[in-house]
Amino acid sequence: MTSGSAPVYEQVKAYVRTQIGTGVWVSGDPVPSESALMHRFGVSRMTINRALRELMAEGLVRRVQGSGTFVAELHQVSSQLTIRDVQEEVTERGHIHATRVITVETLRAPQALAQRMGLHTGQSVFHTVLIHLENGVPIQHEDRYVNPLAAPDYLKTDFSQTTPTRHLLDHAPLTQASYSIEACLPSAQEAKLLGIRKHEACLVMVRRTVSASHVASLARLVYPGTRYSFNGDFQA
Amino acid sequence: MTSGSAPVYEQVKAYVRTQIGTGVWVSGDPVPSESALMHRFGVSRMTINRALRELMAEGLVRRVQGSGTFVAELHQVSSQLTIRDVQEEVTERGHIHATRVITVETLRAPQALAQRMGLHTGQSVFHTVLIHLENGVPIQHEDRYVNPLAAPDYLKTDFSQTTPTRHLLDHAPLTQASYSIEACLPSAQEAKLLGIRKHEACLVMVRRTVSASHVASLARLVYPGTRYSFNGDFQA
DNA sequence: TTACTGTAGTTGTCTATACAACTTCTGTCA
DNA sequence: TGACAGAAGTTGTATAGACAACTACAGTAA
Repeated sequence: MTSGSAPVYEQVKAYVRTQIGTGVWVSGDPVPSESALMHRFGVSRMTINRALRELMAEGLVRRVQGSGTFVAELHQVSSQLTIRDVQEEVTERGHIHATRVITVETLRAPQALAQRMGLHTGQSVFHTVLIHLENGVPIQHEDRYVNPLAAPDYLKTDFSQTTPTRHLLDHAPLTQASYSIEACLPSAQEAKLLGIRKHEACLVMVRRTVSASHVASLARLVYPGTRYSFNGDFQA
Repeated sequence: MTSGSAPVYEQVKAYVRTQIGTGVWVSGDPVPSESALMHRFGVSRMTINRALRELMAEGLVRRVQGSGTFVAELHQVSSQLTIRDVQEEVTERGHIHATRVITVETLRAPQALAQRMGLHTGQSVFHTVLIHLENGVPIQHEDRYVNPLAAPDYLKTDFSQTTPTRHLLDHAPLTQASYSIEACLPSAQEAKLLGIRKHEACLVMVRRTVSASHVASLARLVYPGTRYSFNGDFQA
C-alpha cells in the first residue's frame, strides 16, 4: 500500500485532501468512518485516527464524537500571518539592515498611555524611537513603550546592534500578543524621519505584547506604503 | 495522575507550556526525552509522543529525530490571519450589510491581466466592481476578475444578495490562495465610490485564489483606513 | 402521540510493543 | 592523528486491542 516511502497516515491525508480538493466530497459531506478507511487502506485505526485528527487541526474536516467526520465548511480561510524581527527579515533578503536611534528615554506615563498598558498614571515607562533601514532606505518607524517590570535592562541595550523586538523576545518570555493593522497618513515627524511626503499612505501596525499577565510592550510600527507590504499564503 | 478530567496528553502539554512560559526552560534548551516524560507522568510513550508532536505543530518545540526535543526559538511569532466574507463579518457584528453593484461585465483580458491570471491575452474574463456597506457606510471597494473556467455561473449571481466571495467558495473548491496587504491612496473612482477624500489612506488587500491548478479569481479590496483595520491575536 | 430505553455505530483516549531511521559519542584500529 | 565501526539514546511510524464518551436511531411503554 506504500507508494514510494510516504508514511501511511500521510497517504490517508492526501487521499482525503484530494477528494475534497477535486470536489468529490463537498462541504458537509460525511467522510468515511475510521473503521471504513481502516479497511480501505488495510491499516490500523490509530493510523487513520492520526490522519483525520491532523486534518481537523488543519481545518479541513470537522469531527463530532459519536456522530462522524464531515468535510468542513470553508467560509473562512485563514493563513499564518508571521510577525518577525525586521532585522532578520531584511538580512534574510540578503540586504543590509541598519538602525538610527532617535530617542531613548524614561518617562512618567501620562494617563492615556498608562491606561493602555495597564499601569498607574505617572509610573516609569521606557520609550524608544528608532528608524530601521534596508540598504540605507528607511522602511520602518518604530515607536515603542516598554514596561520596566517586564524588561528592566531594556535601556541598556545597544539598539544599533540589537533590535527592541530581539531584546524583548530574549528577556521577556512572551505569552500573548495582539495586533492591529491600519492604513493612515504619517505624522509630520514620521514623514520626515522616513523620508516620505506627507501624503504618502503608510501601513501602521500596533502591537501589544503580554508577558506573564502584565503588558510588556506597546509598539507602533509605521511602514511607508510604497516600500512595504505584508504577504502570505493560504492553505485550506 | 489525572487532575480532574483533562486528557493526559493535555496535561503533558500544559506542563511543557508552563515550563517554557515561566522561563524555566528557555529557547534552545532540551526538553526531557519521551522516555523521561514517560516515567515522570507514568504513562505510555505514545501519549507523550502525541503531546510533543502537537506542541511541535504549534511551534513551541522543535524535534530532531535521533537527537531530541528542544524549546523552539521564538524569533518569529505568528498568528492566524483569518480572511472572511465581508457580509458575514458585518452581520456578525450585528450590523446591516448591503451591496452597491457598480459594474458587471465580461471582457477580453488585456495582456497585463492575462499574465497575472495565467490566461492568454484576449481570453474572456468576468469583471465585477462592488461597494460593500456597513450600516449604509461604504467600507470596501471590491474590484474582482474571475476566470470563467473556474466559475462559469459567476455572472448569474445576484450580487445584491450573494457576495462574490460566497459564490466562489461555494462553486469553486479553493485549493490555494495568496494575499498581499499594502497601504496606498485611493484612485479617483475609488475615493468617489467610498465617499472619502483623495488624501485618505486606504488598506489594500490583493488576493489571488487558485482552484484546481488555474487562477480562479484576482481581487483588489480597498478599505478606507479610517473605517477598517485587521486585528488578531498571537499565541506562542 | 410522547417519553423513555437500549443498541449500534462513531470518535476520544490510552496502552504495550515493535521496528525503522537518525544522531551522537565512544572506542578501536590502522 | 585520522578514519571507521559500533553502541546507546532519541524520535518516527505502525499495530492490535481496550474502554470511555457520545450520537442517532429504532423500538417499547405509558
